[in-house]
Amino acid sequence: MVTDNQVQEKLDSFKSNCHQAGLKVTPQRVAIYEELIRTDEHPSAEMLCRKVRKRLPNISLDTVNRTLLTFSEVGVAFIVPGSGDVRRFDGGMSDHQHFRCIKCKRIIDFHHEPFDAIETPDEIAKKFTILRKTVYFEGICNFCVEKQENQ
Amino acid sequence: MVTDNQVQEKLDSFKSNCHQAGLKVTPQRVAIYEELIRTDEHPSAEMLCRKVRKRLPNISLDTVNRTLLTFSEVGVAFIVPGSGDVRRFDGGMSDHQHFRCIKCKRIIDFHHEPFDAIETPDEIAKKFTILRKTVYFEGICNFCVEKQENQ
DNA sequence: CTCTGTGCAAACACTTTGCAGCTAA
DNA sequence: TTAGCTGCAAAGTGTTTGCACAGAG
Repeated sequence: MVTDNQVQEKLDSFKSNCHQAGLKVTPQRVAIYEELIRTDEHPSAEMLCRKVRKRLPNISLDTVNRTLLTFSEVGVAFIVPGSGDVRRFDGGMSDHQHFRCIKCKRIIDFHHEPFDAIETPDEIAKKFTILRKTVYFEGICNFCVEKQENQ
Repeated sequence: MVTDNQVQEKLDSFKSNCHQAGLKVTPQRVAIYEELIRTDEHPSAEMLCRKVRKRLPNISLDTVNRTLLTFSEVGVAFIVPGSGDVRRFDGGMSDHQHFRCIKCKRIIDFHHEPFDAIETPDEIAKKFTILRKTVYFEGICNFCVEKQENQ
């Protein structure tokens, strides 16, 4: 779970990130960011929009969409590597990895400590500024395996 | 590069995979599969459709789309983990990892041997049948960093 | 012969764009 | 004050669905 302290801390660094990137700190952006880091599902723009509307009832889906895209461009939030469905975002609050079932398409989070600290190969570090490293597994989940066997 | 021998081999196992999964081996499916494993870009359905049409001029984009989705459901092909743009596929011919630039959105392949053999944590192996393991990096590419500095 | 696969066209859903008014700095 | 942001509506784009015919098993 995310504590209020953590949120406050993140929010502060978010604001300075915005300044650095030349982005204005608007109530919408703050609200979107806060909702994003308070949840640990990986919400789509629409899911997040619903949450944010509790605070800012008039915010439009487009704003949420655009804002999230902007966030991901300056490295404030991330797009969850997915498989071409709706885009899902995450605020990078917790290290974890994703498993995707190719049958039911569910994304299941898991956490395997060693994967948190994958080192960046030198050849890569030389060429790119790495902001995020993820491990992504794919396969068939327990539930779908059973379904298969029952056929 | 992929040799004809490799293709032939893959094609054979493809056919038996199809039988196992109860899929018919149609000329379209064979053509789509072959084009998929012969390329090392990660084609979208449309890109692949263009290639396949050189052989089967009347194939429809829908068929390519549906076929690729079917392939990915039986583990014959894979959807490249991406960020919510067009879906891209790959035939799993070569081990490699992806780097995505959050600015220009280019996907850049790289290959770092140790990442090919990431071990599956026990807790995961117990619950899921893993078909594929990928490492995914995100950040800013050399080109975009320069652009930023010039501003 | 049967049942799955294919092609076509229409329906969808999510995204993106353009613009006028608004607001943080 | 003014550059950047927001909200709305319309346009795009890729994806999905339904159906009749064709073809693999």
